[in-house]
Amino acid sequence: MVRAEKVRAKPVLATVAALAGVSAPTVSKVINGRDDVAEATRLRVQAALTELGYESPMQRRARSTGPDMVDLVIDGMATQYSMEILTGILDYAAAEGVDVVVGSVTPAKLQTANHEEWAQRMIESGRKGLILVTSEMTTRQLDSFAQRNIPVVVIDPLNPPRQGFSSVGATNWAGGKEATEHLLSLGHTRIAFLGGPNAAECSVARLHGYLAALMGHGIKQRPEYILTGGFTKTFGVEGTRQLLALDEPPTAIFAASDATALGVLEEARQHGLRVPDDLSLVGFDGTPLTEQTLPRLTSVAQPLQEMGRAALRAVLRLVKGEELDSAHMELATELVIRDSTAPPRVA
Amino acid sequence: MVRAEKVRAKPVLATVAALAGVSAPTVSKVINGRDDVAEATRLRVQAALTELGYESPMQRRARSTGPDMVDLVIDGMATQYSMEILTGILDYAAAEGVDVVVGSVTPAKLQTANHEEWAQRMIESGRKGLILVTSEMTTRQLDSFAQRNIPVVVIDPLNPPRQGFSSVGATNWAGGKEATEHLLSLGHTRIAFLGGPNAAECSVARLHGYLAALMGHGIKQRPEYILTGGFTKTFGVEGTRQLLALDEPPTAIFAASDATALGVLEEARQHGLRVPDDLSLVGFDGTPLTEQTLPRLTSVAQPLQEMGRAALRAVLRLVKGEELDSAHMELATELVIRDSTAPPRVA
DNA sequence: CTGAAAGCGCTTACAG
DNA sequence: CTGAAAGCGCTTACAG
Repeated sequence: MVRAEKVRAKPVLATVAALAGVSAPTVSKVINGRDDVAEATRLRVQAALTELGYESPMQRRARSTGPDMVDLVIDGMATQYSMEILTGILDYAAAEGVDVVVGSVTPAKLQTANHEEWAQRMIESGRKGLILVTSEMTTRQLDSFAQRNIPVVVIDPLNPPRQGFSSVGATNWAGGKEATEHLLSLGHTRIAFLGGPNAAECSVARLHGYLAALMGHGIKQRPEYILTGGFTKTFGVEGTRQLLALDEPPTAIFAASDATALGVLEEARQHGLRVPDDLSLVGFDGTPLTEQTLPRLTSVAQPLQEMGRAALRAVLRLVKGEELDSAHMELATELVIRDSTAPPRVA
Repeated sequence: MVRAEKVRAKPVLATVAALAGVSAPTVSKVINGRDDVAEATRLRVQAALTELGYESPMQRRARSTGPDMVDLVIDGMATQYSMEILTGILDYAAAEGVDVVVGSVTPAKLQTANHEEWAQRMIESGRKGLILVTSEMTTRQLDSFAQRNIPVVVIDPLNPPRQGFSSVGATNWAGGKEATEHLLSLGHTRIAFLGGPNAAECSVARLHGYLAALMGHGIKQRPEYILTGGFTKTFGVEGTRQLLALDEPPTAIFAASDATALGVLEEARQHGLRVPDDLSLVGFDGTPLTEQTLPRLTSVAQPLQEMGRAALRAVLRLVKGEELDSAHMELATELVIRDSTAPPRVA
């Protein structure tokens, strides 16, 4: 005799009520936030709601009909870097018929935001996944999303890959190595590095690529040639000023972002140095900026649009309950040689 | 004796059924797209649904709870112009707790999209307003939104202001006039104009500002100095090539966008002309690009972020059922003098 | 194809 | 504070 294993039916109010040992009206009151419910009862009901994963008809409908929606929190909207990623995400979203909600939480508020509320609000609005760009959440914050089955994918995460979230990045180490090797192959030996924020994993990886290239060529690293500050133009200006004040200034600079390289270019000009004749310069990112400067900027291009697409694809797969081939994906960078690098002047 | 005027109650299935002369189950079938309903009946029911403005409980709930959401369709995401506007919209959206859905329809698809379906989908997802950036819809397309009470605000509309939609722009005529007067005051008389697409109202206004300035100084316009093509760098290159081939080339160029001005700069350099010594140049938009070129670009700044904010503010007011002070708003431009303009060489 | 009847799941009004 | 009872609005199953 076959015992029919009862399929776990979708929970309705009555199911929850039974589990919590109360009546349906009481559950209804808890759900609707009425205050005529004893605290102890409320807690028991809430436990039952969570355990059964109760969804109101509205929520179920929101989840099953209408277009898929994902949230996107993008850091520093105004940069070309962000724009490229955004373009990639929106292109793919349009093709897939997915809607992207941008800016419900600003990056500045990301740290202080109430992630429980945010996740809850996403559920209620039928939003199914979250993409973060160069932002980070604590494990505890991620839990708010994990508990509600909202997948999170981070593009260019600030922290090293960790359990519980997926990420998309570029081959930062290889890119940093390639940039530096290009300068070495031109004959430079005094090569400085202007890095991003210390906390940024991607910048650390670029630095180590730089160090690996130096080491591979038997060139000793000089601490005074390695400065970190941020991916900004301002830091490019300041860093360059500092480097040019050295007794033995570098003949080449590898800037960990194109924006920083722009600052280098400007400050070099202030000092009467011509790029690439007096100073070679390699940027990182490969934003349209590289074509707008004079000279045009040699830069390690990140496949930013592809990274955006890959992140959205990953979120959508996770939403459908599929597994990712790999939780952490690195897309290949490519050194694009333009006009800002040349052999060093013979000293 | 007071006759109670019956307040028009919110329509439920039964109300619609009564009006259509059918039963509630039949209305239910129509709403849910069942095919066991006679065509004539279906039409009668649909008419009743529209007339009463019936909303399902789900729709009502979606409309009344959760954050306000608006759709945003932005043309040419990758340009700095679009970015500035987007930043303004997102800043204000974050402050107001409004969510912005970007990219459910790409601009290319805007013309061919099924606006009925789109509007319906917006209603179903609880989206309440629509902002278009430099795009346009036909009156018939706008009707799809108007019928459903979805307000539409256009930023920098391609067509002149029209009944039925609201718009936010900049003082293009005044800006064009100011740019040209700046060049005139430096002593230029041979001033060319490189305009955007012919269809673009904002470019036409800039052209007429240019013409007004010339006329005000008693200078005759020369047809060969007036070229229109697009707001692109490519057109800046081509237009400049054409202008420099003239027997009497201009000593100054007013480009109707910064991107176009960038092309002018590049092509002038190809011809060995120095800016501003040999050729003065004024751009339009005031994007960050103006600070990145060498020389830095004198440009008529549009308050792009403010325009974004104003557009969202307008949509939200319309959503609340408030009146706008004016359906069409122009925010002030400002000529920012940088390094790309100087008196003409003495010929 | 249509609708009376039954049913579903949530909410409201109110007695205790 | 709780829940039996009534009610609401939509949907389903089925008789004609």
